[in-house]
Formats: sequence, structure tokens, C-alpha cells
Amino acid sequence: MVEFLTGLKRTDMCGELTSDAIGKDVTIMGWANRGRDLGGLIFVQLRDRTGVVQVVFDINLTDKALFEKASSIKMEYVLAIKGKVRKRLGDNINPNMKTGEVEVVATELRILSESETPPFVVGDTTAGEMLRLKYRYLDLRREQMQRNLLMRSKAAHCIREYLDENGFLEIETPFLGKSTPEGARDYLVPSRIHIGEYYALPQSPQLYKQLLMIGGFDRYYQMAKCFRDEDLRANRQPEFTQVDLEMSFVDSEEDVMQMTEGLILKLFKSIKGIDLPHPFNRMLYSTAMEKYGSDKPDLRFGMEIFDMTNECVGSGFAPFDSNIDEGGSVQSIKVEGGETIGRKDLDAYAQFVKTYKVKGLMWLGMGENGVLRSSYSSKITPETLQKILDKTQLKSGDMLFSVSDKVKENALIALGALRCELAKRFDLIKKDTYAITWVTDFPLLEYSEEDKRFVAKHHPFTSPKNEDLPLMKTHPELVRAKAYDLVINGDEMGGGSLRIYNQEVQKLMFETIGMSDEDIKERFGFFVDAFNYGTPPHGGLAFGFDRLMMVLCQTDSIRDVIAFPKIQNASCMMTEAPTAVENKQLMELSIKNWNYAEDKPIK
RNA sequence: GGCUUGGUAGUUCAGUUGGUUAGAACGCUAGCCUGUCACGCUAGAGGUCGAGGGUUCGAGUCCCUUCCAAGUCGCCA
Repeated sequence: MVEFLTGLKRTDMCGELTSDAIGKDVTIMGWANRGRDLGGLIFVQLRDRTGVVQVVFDINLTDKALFEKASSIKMEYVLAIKGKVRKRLGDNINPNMKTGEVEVVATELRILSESETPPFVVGDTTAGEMLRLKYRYLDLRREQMQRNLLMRSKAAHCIREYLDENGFLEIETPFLGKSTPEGARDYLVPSRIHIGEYYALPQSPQLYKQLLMIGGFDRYYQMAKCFRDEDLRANRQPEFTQVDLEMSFVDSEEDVMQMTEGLILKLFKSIKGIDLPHPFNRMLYSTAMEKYGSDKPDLRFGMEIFDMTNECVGSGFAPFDSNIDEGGSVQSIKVEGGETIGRKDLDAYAQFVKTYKVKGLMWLGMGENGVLRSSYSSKITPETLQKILDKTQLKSGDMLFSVSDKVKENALIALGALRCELAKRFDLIKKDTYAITWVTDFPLLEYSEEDKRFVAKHHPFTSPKNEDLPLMKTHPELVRAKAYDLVINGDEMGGGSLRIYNQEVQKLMFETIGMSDEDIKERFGFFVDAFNYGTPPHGGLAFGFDRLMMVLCQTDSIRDVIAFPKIQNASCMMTEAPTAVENKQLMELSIKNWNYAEDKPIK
């Protein structure tokens, strides 16, 4: 039977009916949670996005037709209920419900929509994610998803408010843009009108926002949807949202960092009610790598990496000695209480570090009364062993992990990853802590073995440090960038830089990464041209809105903060996108009938 | 592309050394029940053990191939 809303207007939200509402006549609407039919008495929990309230049908208080209708209610039926709010009888108060002191005595019930038995009970947090994503619209009814997306909306509002207060204009930039194949793989969109030509979806609005600065907008921001056709991770989706901002006439990195810092402070205050300590910590990239083996160090716990190369010179142990001879090093971390790690787990950790670029993991544990247990102590000279013990001040119960490699950075990265693994095992990460740091002074360039040339670590418009400019031609690897990353709890939340605004410097940059004048013209011609017509010094930053929401919502999965996310193979469980399309569509786009060998359409 | 873990009822899972008719809870169906709130009670339905092949007298269990999912390395300027 079809029932309509005709004549009914919602007066209240379910979750907001507390003792203040006692005696009020209300009309409420929502979905039925599981009900409890006691025979002559039926309880229905009605849910909307604000929460749940108990509705009661009493056979002695309602007419028979209404009561029978109520007994036909099943989970996820959509109901409109008129009734009167009353205090629950006797001591039937549910302290676990916000609305637990009251109930609505129903006088009218309309079943607006029936539901088949849902594939999982809404609110069942054990339901598998595959299933939840297939029926995402049901999953979205769960309290956690409602809360996360509410928080996301509030955060977006808060960001707009802050940036507006600080004179930023919200300006949209195109989705259909030009492919500039450097960096991530582009998602391409075929052009119907221009046969054989393609737009690219933006990986970021980088070029546009710099052009907006040249266009005189001075301060810009955008909640920008970005697209990258790369493999997914727990915190990576093929389409995601960046809070993208850019400012003109900035003099130093601090100008952008402090503006961003104000935004993060306001966000945490208004969303979580937390006053974060500030100013945020600043850490040099080189320090982050040496102490944490990562450019996004997790500072919620210690266990810092230290260099043990000097102690291991002439150790008599071939792996140490040969790596040191080749200019490498020995890096270590000390794990207090780590001596309890069993042999099986030690082997597993050795396997773990091998997934990075190093050969193995050395371990040295000190048991009771100073008894040593080690993978290598018998192979090094007693003098070396003594030096190590002196350096590390190893105590009973401690475990020392070391990684040696001819490339220092490899050893650091492997040990940095192990450090985070061990922190999880030994439960060193306290809940509800936010360790925030800026990482600054990144290298401008890095050498790509694959391309046999230097490539921009950030992007080719990042400004080198003024004082490092002379090194561009002689030691490109030593040039530092005016770049900065914001790191929260070991995750990169965002990054930015001051941009090059001088044609000479830009030219030098392109030369250093081996881009010919032709390449430049082909890829960035419009962009480079713009710099000839008066470019203000500018810089900005983009942070991952989804990742920030993960932190604020305290979840490990980016899918928990996105309404309709993709799964690991970049498909959508619900719509099954991507799908094959009709030949007719392909013909219109001249895709299927394209002769790639001769690079022209097949007539 | 590599590695690790997983796939058994609608759902979440158990299933021992390879051995009778593959179990539990929730959900579902029918009935009873006036103060439940994870309501309770009684009865019932529900299975291609991801798929294919192999070993065996016998496979959910062992082997091979393959598909799907999660995490991760590569990748992500």
C-alpha cells in the first residue's frame, strides 16, 4: 500500500527529543531500527541522521488498525509518526541513549516506504567492508559514517570561513585540462571534436593557481577534486580532495606555513575542541631522515635512529666492513624491552626490512645478567662489540636492531619503517595524541636511475633556496628547496613551496632536469609565457582533505571519510565502474576505429 | 608486477591428524508474549565450503592453477 506524506510536516529530529520535549506533540520521520514486539506492546526505534528515539505502540492506547500496522514494521522501513512525547514509565530509562529518558506514544503511523531484508543490519559494525561498499547507501546510515561525513562538512565549512576571513577568494579551475606527463599518471578524457586528442583530469590545480597569482587574485583557495591514476593505498584514492591555496607577495616559507598553521589550529579547535600546542615543530628534512628514516616522521614516540658507523669500523664482520668501505653506514635503533621478541618474529622483521632496499637485519639482545643473544655478535671483534655496548648503553631487556647498507639512505628508510612497526607492537603510540611537525629544506632534485637524470622532487616550479643557486650547475643534489610538508602522526598531510617567479631561475631549473626548449614549449608553453608579463613572488600549499579527515575522525581507512570511495583496484563496488561502453560511444570518440600504427582514424 | 593475509549459511565466524548427515550466533519465516532496549520463549527454512583441476578408498581440510578482497613494496613530480 502506498502512503503519502500529505498533510504531515516534520516537527522534530529523532535524536533531539530529550526530557525538554516531554508533553510535546511531534511528527518525526526516519528509518526503523530493529523493533521489539512484546505482544500487546511494540517498541520501534526510529532513526534519522541526528540519532534514535523510541516509539511505543500500546494495544490499550491505540486503535486496532494502527496497532496491526505497527506490527508489520520491519527493519529499514521509512516511517512518519505522529505522537506525543512522554517520560518513560517507571525506571525504564535507557542511560545508553541520548533520548533514553523519553519515548513517543504514537497516534498516527504512515509507512512511506518498505524495505527488503537488508544484506546486513545497519549498525552492525562487524559487517565486511566489501558488502558495506556494495550497499554503500545502507552503510551510510550507520552512525559512524553519518558522524564522519557530518564532521567532513563542518571541516569544509570551517576551512572556507578561515580562508575567507584571511582574504582568500574561492576560485574554481577546470577539470578538463592539458596532460603534462610528469609525475603521476593522468586520467585521460577523449575529445569527440578533436579526433585523437585528449584532455587530462587534474592531478592538482598547480598551474592554474599560479596563473591566478599572475592574474592578480593575490590569495586563492579551492576545495579541489584531484585525480591520479596510480595504485591505491589505505590513505590513497584515485580521486581525492585537496585544500589548495596560493598567496602572492610572500617573502618566506614562514608566511605560508603560519597561514596554514592558523587554519589547522582553528580546525582542531572547532571540530575536536582541542587547543593544539603551537607554533608547530619545525624539522629539517635531513634531521627527519637521520633520526626517523622518513620525510614524514611519526613523533608520537621516540626510538630514534642513531649512527653506529664509527663503532663498526674494522669490525671483522664482512657486511659491515664492505658497506663502510663503499661509503655506507651502520644505523641502529634501541628497543627497550625488545629482548622478549622471539626468534620467529626476529626472522619476520628481517624479512620486513628486506622489502626495502637492504640486505638484512642485525639484532643484538641483552637478556638477564647481561647475557647476549645476537645474529652477529660472534662474528665481530670483541673490541667492536665493546664499542657498540658502550655507545648504546644496552641494558638487560633491551634489543638493538641494526641495518647496514652501502647507501646510507637505504639503511635509514628500512630502519624507519621498522621503527613504526615496533611502535605498534610495543604499543608506544598513545591514543588521542597529535604530533605535528613541519618538515622543511627538502632537496630540490633527486637523481632518477630510471631516467638517468635529475628530476624535481616536488615539481619543477619549486624555488631553490637563494643561497643554493650557485650549486645548481655543480652539485644539483645538494640544492635545497623552499618547500615544506605538514606531517601529522607520521602521515603527510600536505605540502607546498614558494614558486619560481623569475624566468632565469625557471630556465635553469628546466635545464637541470634535462628539459629541452622544445619540451618546455610543448608541455608548459602557456605557463612559461605567462611569466613574461609580470609575475608576483608567490607560494602556497595543498593539503589532503581526506587524510586530514582521517586524523580528525580517527580512522585508518580513507574510505571511512568519503561517501562513495573506490576499492583497491580503483573500481566502485556499488556502480561497478569502470564498465565497458557501447561501440557507438567509442565510434563517436574515434577511439575504437583509430589506427595507432599510422596514427590516424580508420575511415 | 612482487610479497603477506584472508575467502565456509543472507551476515560474522568455528570446523582438531584427511574420516558419519558441515556447526554456532545474528538475521530471516511461523507462532506465543504488555515495559523492551543485543527483549524473551517455541518451531522452521537456509550451504556449488570463491572457481577449476589433482592426490586419495575418502578433501572444507593436502597439492597445482585461477578469481576476488585487504594491507604493503614498486608507483604516487
